[in-house]
Amino acid sequence: MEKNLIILPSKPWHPLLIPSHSSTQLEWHGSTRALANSNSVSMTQRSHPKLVDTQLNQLCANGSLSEAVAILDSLAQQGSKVRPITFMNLLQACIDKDCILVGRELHTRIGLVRKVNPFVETKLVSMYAKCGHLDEARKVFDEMRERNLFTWSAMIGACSRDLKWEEVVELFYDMMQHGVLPDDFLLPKVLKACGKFRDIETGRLIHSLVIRGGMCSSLHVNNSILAVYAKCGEMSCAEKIFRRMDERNCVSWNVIITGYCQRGEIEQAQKYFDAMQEEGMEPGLVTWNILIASYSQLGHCDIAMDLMRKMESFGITPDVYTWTSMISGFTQKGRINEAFDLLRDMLIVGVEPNSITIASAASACASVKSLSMGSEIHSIAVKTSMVDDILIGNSLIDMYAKGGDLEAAQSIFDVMLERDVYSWNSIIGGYCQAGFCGKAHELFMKMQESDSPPNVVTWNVMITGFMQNGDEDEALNLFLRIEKDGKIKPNVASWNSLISGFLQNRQKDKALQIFRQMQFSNMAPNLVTVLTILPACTNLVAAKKVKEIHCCATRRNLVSELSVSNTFIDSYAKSGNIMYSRKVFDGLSPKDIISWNSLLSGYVLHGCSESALDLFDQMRKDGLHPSRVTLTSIISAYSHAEMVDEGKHAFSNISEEYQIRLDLEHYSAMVYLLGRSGKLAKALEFIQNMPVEPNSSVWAALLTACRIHKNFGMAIFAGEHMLELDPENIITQHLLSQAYSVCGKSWEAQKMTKLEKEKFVKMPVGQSWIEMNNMVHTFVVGDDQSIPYLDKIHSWLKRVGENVKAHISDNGLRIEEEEKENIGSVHSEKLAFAFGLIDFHHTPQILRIVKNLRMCRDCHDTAKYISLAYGCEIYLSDSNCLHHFKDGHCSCRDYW
DNA sequence: GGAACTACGT
Repeated sequence: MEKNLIILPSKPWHPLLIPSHSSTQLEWHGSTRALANSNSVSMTQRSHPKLVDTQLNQLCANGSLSEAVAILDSLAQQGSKVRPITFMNLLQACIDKDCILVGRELHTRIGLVRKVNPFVETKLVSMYAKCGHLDEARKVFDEMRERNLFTWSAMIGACSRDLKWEEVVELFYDMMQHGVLPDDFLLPKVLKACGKFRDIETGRLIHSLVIRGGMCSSLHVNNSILAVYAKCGEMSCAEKIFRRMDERNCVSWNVIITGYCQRGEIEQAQKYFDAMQEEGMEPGLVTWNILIASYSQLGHCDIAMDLMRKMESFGITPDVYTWTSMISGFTQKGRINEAFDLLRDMLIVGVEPNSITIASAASACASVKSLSMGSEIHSIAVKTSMVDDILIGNSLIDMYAKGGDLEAAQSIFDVMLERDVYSWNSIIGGYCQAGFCGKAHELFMKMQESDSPPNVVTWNVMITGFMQNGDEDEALNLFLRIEKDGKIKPNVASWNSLISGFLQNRQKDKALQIFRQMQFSNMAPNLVTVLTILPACTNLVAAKKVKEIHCCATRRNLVSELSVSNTFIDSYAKSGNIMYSRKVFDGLSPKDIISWNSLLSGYVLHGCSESALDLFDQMRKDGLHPSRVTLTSIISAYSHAEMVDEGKHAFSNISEEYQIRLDLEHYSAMVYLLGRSGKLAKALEFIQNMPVEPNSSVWAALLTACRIHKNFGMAIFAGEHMLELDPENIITQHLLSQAYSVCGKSWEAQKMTKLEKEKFVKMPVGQSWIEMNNMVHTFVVGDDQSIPYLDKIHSWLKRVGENVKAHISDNGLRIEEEEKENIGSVHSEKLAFAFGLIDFHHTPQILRIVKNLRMCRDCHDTAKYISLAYGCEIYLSDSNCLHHFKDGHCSCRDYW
């Protein structure tokens, strides 16, 4: 049947079409399957080979590739030879039409040729690579007998396109060993791989070969060499080469600028950007994009935005890179609305977003949990037919999961054409976050059977999920299973997720235990570890732990990070080592406003008002602008120093001089200032004239003042306001009930007490913790059984108590947080004092105690007495204040 | 055969 349709030349007329010798060079006995499908194909008798080629080319252009193959087959059947150029054209057509099936058919036929033209084989390699079958390309390449520079270039180019950087470099060495020298087209590809793979050694080698003249050098090659040094962070080498280049173009400058941007040295980058213009080299689109992306990434969105406008005034239109960089910069800064506006503007001016743009925008919506903006992005992705992109799919899953719409997240996950580890982790993370650990675990099990098995992030997500669900055992269990099941190692984030999980579940000791185990198993803590664990140690009984962690952080060079050092300033202060805070502060260069504020509030906490005010002076001399926090501390410092006028002045300066909006912290600091100096009426008047509604800490400041200055009537007034704002607060109820009693309002007092009983809430029992010999001992009021040396303690306290009485001048009526002591119920801090001082043959220099309630006057007097009589400093932080007792005085100056 | 510099996610 076929024979009738295809008119075969009866006698080959051209020597190239006939097997010139009896050994038919290009004859094959290949399949005629393609022929069977080629009913429409006709071929003119006695066609000239060029005409055959023209006909084949036409078929290729129309996409009728199988028909073209059929013609080849018919030629072969009559024993005709196919010219290499014909094969090459057909292969190129397969590349153009992305037609791997026909490509394979051609491969079969080429394989039948006895001595294949190396150019045809090279084209075959390209065909497989460009149709996305790198492995088949490599197979052809490996089996080739003769490989020239073109062949190597095709293979290396294929690996480069497929981002197989390691293979690129390996092939390059292989090529050199085969005695083939690269040209100036191949070298940039190899150098690019060196840059991506941070292979500075190969980069240097090529550099030296180029200098010695063994290889071609061109502007492209020189730029590529420059780029390797820049990417590997060797900026001094890069600069040297740059200066010596006899010819530079815009890319040369771009490379240098990129190098500095990657190191975060934006000032240097900017310098080069300016310098290139001075030398008459106009920055190109890419140059602008590099600089804009860098500013944007470093959080300087506004500078980036200015640059974008400036670039337009230079006549360069922002492209998708520019817009995407800006959008992602604003997103990372949390300026989501601006990111969204940018996306809209971009669409308006007609720049097509790509998958990265859409993914950035989706992650912006995820970060603010905005489903409405998110679904807008979703519809853009649908309209631009990008929903099937895996990156977009993943970011949409994340967006819906974070926004709480797990159904939408799940349905995207379900219809995805392909899934990677991000897809799984996003959906699992979504279920964990929402508290559906069971569902997450189910997916986690399925994932292990999938093409993308869990990675360490998956495990960490699961651990965090169980921790948030309060299932610490399961979280710990998962952690222990990582290595066994996953064939992967727990990383620092795995450890961090355990630590932060225990802390979230208020298990400080377990968190610290994990931290210790972490160091024991040689896992280096990172910045996150330190910043997570430190708040667990910011109390007086953990003072040693702060030092321990500081040592550890110093060894790991984490303290070079300003946020870490600033946290140590704060932690040292809160754990009672203000001198260490100062040391850390003095060692910092540069410091930021948080460094100053941390030390300032440390001084205030310790009642070191003079030091605080000195520091404030220094700060102003250094030209620093105080922040909201600074001024709160400063007013507190003035009130501690009883410098009321200065405090008032600072307060009025907040909005006038410093242009800072007053907030409730400032107002309560002012009430504290006025109240402390006994100006109760002024304090009340101040509250009543506040332009904003006072909150409970404003009233608490007044209540404290009333307690100390014994204005019980006003105490009732303040207490009632506090109770209005927080009706369940048991401590307020307790204080108020006492104030009623003192004022003779026994009916109200009884009502208060009745309320307490009805709600079945009790005042917390007084508790104190003291650290002795690396152990923390707990003392609870009324729990005498657990107290060591009870008799000794009681007799010691009795003796001390008598001495204290002799020193007390004022024992009138008071309102106190804790119930009055009676026989058999001694306040917990006194037990701690006694324990600290009788258990040793020598008196310890410092006692460090933490207490859950506010100290009473009597215990405060006792501590003052002990500090004088025993020459022992006592640091005690109660629920409200850090007291430092020394030589018979307290840092709070008896106002707390 | 065909090159150098730019944006993204758990």
